[in-house]
Amino acid sequence: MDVKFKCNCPFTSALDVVGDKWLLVIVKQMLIEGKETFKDFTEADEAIATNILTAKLKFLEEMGIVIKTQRPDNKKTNLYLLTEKGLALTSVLVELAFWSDKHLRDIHPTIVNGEEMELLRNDKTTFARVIENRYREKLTSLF
Amino acid sequence: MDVKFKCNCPFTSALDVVGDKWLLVIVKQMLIEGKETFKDFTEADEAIATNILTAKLKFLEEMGIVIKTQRPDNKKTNLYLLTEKGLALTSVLVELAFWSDKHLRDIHPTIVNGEEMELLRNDKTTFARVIENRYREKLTSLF
DNA sequence: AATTATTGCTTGCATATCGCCAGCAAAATT
DNA sequence: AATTTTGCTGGCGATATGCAAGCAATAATT
Repeated sequence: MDVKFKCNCPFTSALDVVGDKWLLVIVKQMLIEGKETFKDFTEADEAIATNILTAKLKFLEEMGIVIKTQRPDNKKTNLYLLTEKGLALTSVLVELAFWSDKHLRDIHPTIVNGEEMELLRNDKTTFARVIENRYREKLTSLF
Repeated sequence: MDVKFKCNCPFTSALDVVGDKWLLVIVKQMLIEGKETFKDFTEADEAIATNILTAKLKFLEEMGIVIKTQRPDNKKTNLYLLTEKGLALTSVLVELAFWSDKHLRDIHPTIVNGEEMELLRNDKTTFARVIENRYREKLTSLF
């Protein structure tokens, strides 16, 4: 379960790690929807099979994108949280959403389109910072 | 060979299209390395099996990310070129490279690190614009 | 004009990954 | 003590990937 880098290209090296059907979806669920337990992920809109979820979470942990912890009071429920390395993927996700907004609506008209999307359209950088800060606050309030 | 959107999320909808092992690699080869013919792709550092390449190019064409043309003077060699929709993925790729530069060097020290990376580190937006313009110029000079 | 090389594929088959489903142990709740 | 919840594991079929061979059409070479 480790990475094989195809070459020394910085573009594709990222894809060697994160260019997978599920990894960025999981990161997005953590970052945007606040999902943090195994259960949370299985209940998401984009439902992942549990065996794959296990494998992907383990991989994300190995890569240092996610850390696995527990709540201070609960010995069973594991918490999966983004590290700085994981949080740094925010900009990638924001660019993906920006692209969807602009280029996918013709073939997928029901993509959500609310206030948040308005902010994203107007200022990607601020949008990314807001999301990152919200996650960081959540982290500090957890412990 | 068409897309199934898992939900209405703008983040994951992009991944439904482009969150695949190869698609962004191909786009990057076109954008950064100027690859444009079937042969070009088969000779890349990140070599794709020809059957998969065929399938992926067809998909990118169906998605309107790439157009398939021919050189005015050559009836055999096909040209695969990025559309505006494809060019708009530049920012995503740039963010991926930025992330690699910052977070992947510890596990993959041989990632290229030259002048271009310096520019990328200093100003992502300019870097993206430079790449996009270079590609646009190439397009106009082609026809 | 005939021969050879190149390009852009397709096909067959092996292997790897994905995805559904059932089940299960440990902890937590009732 | 019994039940539920959480976090997983394993089996098995379906889909995707990867390697190799082959092949027709065009282009280049002789």
